[in-house]
Amino acid sequence: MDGTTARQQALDAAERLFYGRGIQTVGMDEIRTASGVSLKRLYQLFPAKDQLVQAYLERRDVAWRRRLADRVDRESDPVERVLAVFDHLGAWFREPDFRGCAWINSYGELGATSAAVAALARAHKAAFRAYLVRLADAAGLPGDLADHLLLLAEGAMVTAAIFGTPEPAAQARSAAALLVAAHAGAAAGRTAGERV
Amino acid sequence: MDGTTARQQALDAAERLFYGRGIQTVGMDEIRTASGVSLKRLYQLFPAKDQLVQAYLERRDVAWRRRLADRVDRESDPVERVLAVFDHLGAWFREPDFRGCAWINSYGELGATSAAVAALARAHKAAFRAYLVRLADAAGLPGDLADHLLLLAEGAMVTAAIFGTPEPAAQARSAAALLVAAHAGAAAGRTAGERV
DNA sequence: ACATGCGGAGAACGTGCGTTCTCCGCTCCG
DNA sequence: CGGAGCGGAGAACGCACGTTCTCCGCATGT
Repeated sequence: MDGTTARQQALDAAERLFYGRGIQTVGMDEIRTASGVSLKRLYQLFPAKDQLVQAYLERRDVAWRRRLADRVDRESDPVERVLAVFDHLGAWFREPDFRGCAWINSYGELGATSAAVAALARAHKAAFRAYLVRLADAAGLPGDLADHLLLLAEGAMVTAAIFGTPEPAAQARSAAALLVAAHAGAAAGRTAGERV
Repeated sequence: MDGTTARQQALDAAERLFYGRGIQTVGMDEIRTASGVSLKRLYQLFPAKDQLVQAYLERRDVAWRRRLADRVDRESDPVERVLAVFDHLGAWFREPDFRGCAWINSYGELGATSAAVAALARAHKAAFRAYLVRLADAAGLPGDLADHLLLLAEGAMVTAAIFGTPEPAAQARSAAALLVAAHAGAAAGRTAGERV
C-alpha cells in the first residue's frame, strides 16, 4: 500500500470513528482494524495518537469549510449567500451520521487537557467567523451582524446535536433573516439621514 | 463523617474536577483525595462512576437553573427579564473557572457512548428552553422567539468557552434585543391590522 | 538461488484506572 | 472490660489501551 493512500485511509477511519464516538473512546487498534493500515505504519505516519487527532481535525477543518463555501457559492445575491449558511447547516444536520460539531465536541472532551485541541477548535471557529464577516461585509451589513450570525450558527449546531433534530437550522435562519432586516433597516435609515 | 455530608463533599469534588477537566480525565482516586471521602464510602454512595457523573449533572442542573432564575427575578419588566438571561451569562462567563456549558461538554465527551449522559443533556436543555418559553410568553412575545433566544444563548456559551472571552454574552444580548424589537414591532403591526 | 530489507500481523509491555479486598483502629453496646 | 461491626487507608486485581517489539513472508537486486 502506498504511503499517501495509507495516510488517507488512516485519516478516513480516524474521522469516522473519532467523530462518531469521541476521541478517547476509540483506540489505535480500532483505527488499525477499520483502516487496514498496520499499527507499525500508523505510528510511522503519526508518531502518537495526539498527532493523528490533530491531523483529523485539520483535514476536517478545510473540508468542512470548503463544503460550506460550495453551498454558499450556489447563491449570487449577497443576502441570500448569508442565509445559505443556515440552509447548509440544515442539510448537514439531516445527515444520518450527524453528531454535532467536531470541534465543539473535541473541545468538550479534551479542551481542558490538550492545548493543541483547544487551539485547533479556536482556529476553526475563528476561520468560520472570518468567513461570516466576509459574507456580511459583501452584503453591506455591519460587522456586528457577523458575530450574531456566528452565535446563531453555533447555537444551532449544539441544539441540533443534543436534541437530535434538524429544526434549529431553520430557526437560526429565520432569526438571521430578522437580524439582517433589522440591520438593513437601520442602515437604510442611516443613509437617509434618519435619527435613531 | 455523616452520610449526607460525605455525599455532598463527594459531589462538590466531582463537580469541581469533572467540570474543570472533563469526566474521563478524572479518576475515582482523585475524587477520593479531593473530597476526603474514602473509596469504600464513595462506592457505597455511588455504586459506579456513571452514577456519580449522573448525580453531578443532576445536582448542577437545578443549581444552574436556580442561579439563572435568581438573576432574572431581580428584574420586573417582562422584556428586561428576557434580556437579563444574557446578563447572567455574561457574569457566568467572567468567572475564573468558567469552562463552557457542563452539558455541552459532557455531551461532546460521552453523548455517543452513554445514553444516560445524552438524556441528561437533553433534559437540561429542554428545561432551559421551557424557561425561555415562559419568559417570552410573559413578555407577550411569540414562541418562536424563545427558540431564537435559546440558539443565541447556546451559541454564546460555546463561543465564550472556545475563545475564552465573555464578549459573546453582550453580543447575544444585543441580538436578542433586536429580535425582541422585531417581534414586538410585528405584534404591534398585527394588532394594528397592518399587512406584512 | 540467495541475501536483504521493508511491511504486516499481532503478541508483549507498561501504565492508568474502575472496582474490590484486606487489614486495622475505633466506637458503641452488653 | 470484651467483642462486634463500621469506616478509613490503601493494596490488589483485572482490564483496556498507547506504544513497542518480534517474527515472518515477500519482493527485489545480483
